[in-house]
Amino acid sequence: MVPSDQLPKNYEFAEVEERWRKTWRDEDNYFNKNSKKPQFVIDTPPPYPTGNFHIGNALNWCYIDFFARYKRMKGFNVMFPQGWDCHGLPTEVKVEEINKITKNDVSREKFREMCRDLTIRNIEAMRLTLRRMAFSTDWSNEYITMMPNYYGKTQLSFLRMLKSGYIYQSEHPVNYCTRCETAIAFAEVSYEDRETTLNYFNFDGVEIATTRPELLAACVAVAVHPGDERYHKLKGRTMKVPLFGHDVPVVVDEAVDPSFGSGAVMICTFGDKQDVHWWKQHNLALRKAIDRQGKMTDIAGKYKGLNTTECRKAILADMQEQKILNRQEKLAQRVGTCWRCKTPIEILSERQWFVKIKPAEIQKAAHEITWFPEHMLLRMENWVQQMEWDWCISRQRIFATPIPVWFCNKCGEMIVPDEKDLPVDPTLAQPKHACPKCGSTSFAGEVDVLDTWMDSSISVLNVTGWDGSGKPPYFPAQIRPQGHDIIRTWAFYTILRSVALTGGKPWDEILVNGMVLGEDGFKMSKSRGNIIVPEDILGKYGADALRQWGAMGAATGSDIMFNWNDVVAASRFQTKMWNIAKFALIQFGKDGVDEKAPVTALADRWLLVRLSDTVEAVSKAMEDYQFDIALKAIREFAWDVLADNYIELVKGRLYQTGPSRKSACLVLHTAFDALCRMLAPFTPYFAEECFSYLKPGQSVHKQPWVTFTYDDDAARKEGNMIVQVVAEVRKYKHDNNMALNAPLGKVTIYAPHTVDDEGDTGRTINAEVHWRTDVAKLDRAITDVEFNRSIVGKTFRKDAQAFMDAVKALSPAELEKPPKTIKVNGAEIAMPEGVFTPKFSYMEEGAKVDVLTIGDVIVTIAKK
RNA sequence: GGGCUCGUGGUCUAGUCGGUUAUGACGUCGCCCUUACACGGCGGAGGUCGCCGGUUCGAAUCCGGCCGGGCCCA
Repeated sequence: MVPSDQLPKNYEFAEVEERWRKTWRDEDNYFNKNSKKPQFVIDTPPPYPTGNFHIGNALNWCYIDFFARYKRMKGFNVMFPQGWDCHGLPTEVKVEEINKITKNDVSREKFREMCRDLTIRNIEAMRLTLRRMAFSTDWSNEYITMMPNYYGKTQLSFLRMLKSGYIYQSEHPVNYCTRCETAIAFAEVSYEDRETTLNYFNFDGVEIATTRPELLAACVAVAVHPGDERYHKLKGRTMKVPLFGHDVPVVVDEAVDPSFGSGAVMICTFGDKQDVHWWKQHNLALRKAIDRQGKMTDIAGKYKGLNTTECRKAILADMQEQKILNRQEKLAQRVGTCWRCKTPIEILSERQWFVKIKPAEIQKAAHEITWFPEHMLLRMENWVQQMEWDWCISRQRIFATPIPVWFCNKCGEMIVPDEKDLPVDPTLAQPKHACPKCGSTSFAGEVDVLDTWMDSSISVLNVTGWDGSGKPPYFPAQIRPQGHDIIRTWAFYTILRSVALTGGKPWDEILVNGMVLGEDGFKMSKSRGNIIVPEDILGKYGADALRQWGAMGAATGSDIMFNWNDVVAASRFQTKMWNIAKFALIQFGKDGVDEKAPVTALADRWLLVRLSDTVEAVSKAMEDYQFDIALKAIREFAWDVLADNYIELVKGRLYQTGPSRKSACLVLHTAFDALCRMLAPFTPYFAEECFSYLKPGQSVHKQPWVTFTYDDDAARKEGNMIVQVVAEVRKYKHDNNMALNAPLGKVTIYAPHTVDDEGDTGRTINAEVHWRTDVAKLDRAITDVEFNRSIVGKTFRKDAQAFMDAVKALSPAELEKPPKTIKVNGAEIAMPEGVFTPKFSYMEEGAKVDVLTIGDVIVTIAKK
């Protein structure tokens, strides 16, 4: 115990947080590989190292740290690793920007080095924020996906899946960004509303409407709806493509919308995803009119070399000239664009690498995982059900994990490296053996690299110790925390890869957090100017306040609007708690705490009951990841129950001496200790600071979670009663324009049975209080009846109203002593216990007394 | 266009497998500087729980429709 005069008057978060940050040691958070405790391994999201740890990340990490700290206190061997998902286009773009180069100006290796340097600098900046936020990261299990020991595992996983047939290469339509010159996955396509022109033109005698005339050279069929009378005569015919002159078949398909345009559609390879469907379904020819740079190819004839926009203009002009362009109308459409550079994507047929998607096994694993909140599983189910294409994993970029294969220059055979030689960059290294098929020693390394999701989708395998041999030692992880925006990407790919590589689900549980919206309710974005950065909040109110906002801002899983008010309220709660701490420590400082003191006073037993309830509620909420409910229960107990009710009740007793003072001190001590522990996961700095005064030299973060239980129904009931009596008397004083501490004279409390409050009530309301169990000698009249509607409804159902009317019709004597039965709608029905309480009003007689009624308790006040 | 989700006093929010007077915070109004705290205490005002219909003795809660916001996707 620390003398109370050493406690600063105010809680200075900045000083306290910095001091503890410097005191705490990383080793305390390390996962212990030799521990006998049950493991709790967290598959932490590896953020993209932009250099800024944003507030959405902060929310996600708050949740992680809440349960990581809680689980440690509950006796788990916790691994809270930190990863960094480095590869990707944004860094390539940034490096080009910073150095004013394009990636083709330097060698691939030099460019990668520049990307790595930038990434390392960004990671260092983000680590600082993580530390300020007091996240209990296990830095011994940090991983960086661009480092050889990690991307070697990515390559190993590639080879394993290649061997087991999950990975194949094939010519296939893929989404392609002609600016970035790379294939991209569906998850990387964003959509924008644009206005385009719908062009009606004469196609060999039939009017066709198209938004993409530049694809005319790639036209491979004309499609009509089977039920469309207008085009019956076309069935089985071939038609001549205008301007280009090649013949294409007419196909009939239900998917054609007869009401759109002219009802006849030209199918091109490929204008959109629907074209791909039709192309597959009707076994159509492939005509590539656009190349990887977005330029027209040979088959475009005189339009060769133009880009798509130029080509469109030229073709429309030629149509005009040949008088086959009938008319044009404006059309609003949503166009798929590259999520990074916003260039409209093309669907090109290219040789690419694919991962096979097996919906059934993914569904099965997804269902073996417990989802918080439950409904997030639906998003995964819907996504898996509608998967149509396999996952294209090859990218034509530089800063990424190389695809570890070569091709024999002589016979084309694919050569893979030995697993022990990983990692490898096939553009720099050569195979160690000659071609097994033709004996050649001349090879070409694959220049395509892997989709970044190939790195991050093995984060769980990495942290659970996967080395390619069987099931990893700590697999599956216990939990995956992540946002709902990446259920269809990161969660999906991780499940897929875990099943493919280990046969099992990656995690026992997944906890999905919502998005953080700006104060205006919209997603934070630069253009809206509603971005709040964590550093702002840390500087103004500190990490603990920000963490409380994360817990209380919204129910787990819901989107959460950032709100300065909540941060301010959090910081005020700390101030209040600090004052509670000061008060408690002053009391303990007077003559210590006797841990063996008997706890007998009513208020003391009442507080222990309320504490027990709180511990139970908070523990339950923590188990269910309901942080808002947990922290709310803690705040309510500390502020409302402990400070405003309990301390007010026992203050007078604490200022005296004697055994009942010891009892109050012990109870205060028990409550304060429990509060420190329950707050530890939420406000680690604050809880540590308080606990350091309570138990110098000990860390709250090494204490076990609170298990305190206390059962005393009488104390709960009677304690609630005296709290209510005090509240009613305060209201009475207020209504009579008296100060709350003004002396009140003689107060008599008529209770149904004896209550011994050891004088707490009298000292609290500053009155001479007499407890009595006899009936108050007052004239009284029943003026109203109060029903317990949950009993009325359940018992009488349809007859509820009739019953209540019948009761109201009873005589005053009957209301006071209810009859055993009552006639409702002609039937005699037993009167349920406690179904109503009469409301009395009192007449004064002789002595001047005011009367308060609180349930079955009557309080009379004789003012001085 | 589809899936999911949300709509509760001025603002944000709890409650949503039906049940007494709808939770809390901020703001607002009144009183009180009572030896932990005025970043406090006590009390008050303020809500047709998005709209319409249905089920029920009883609906913020269940069902249907509509309107509006958000996220993800086509």
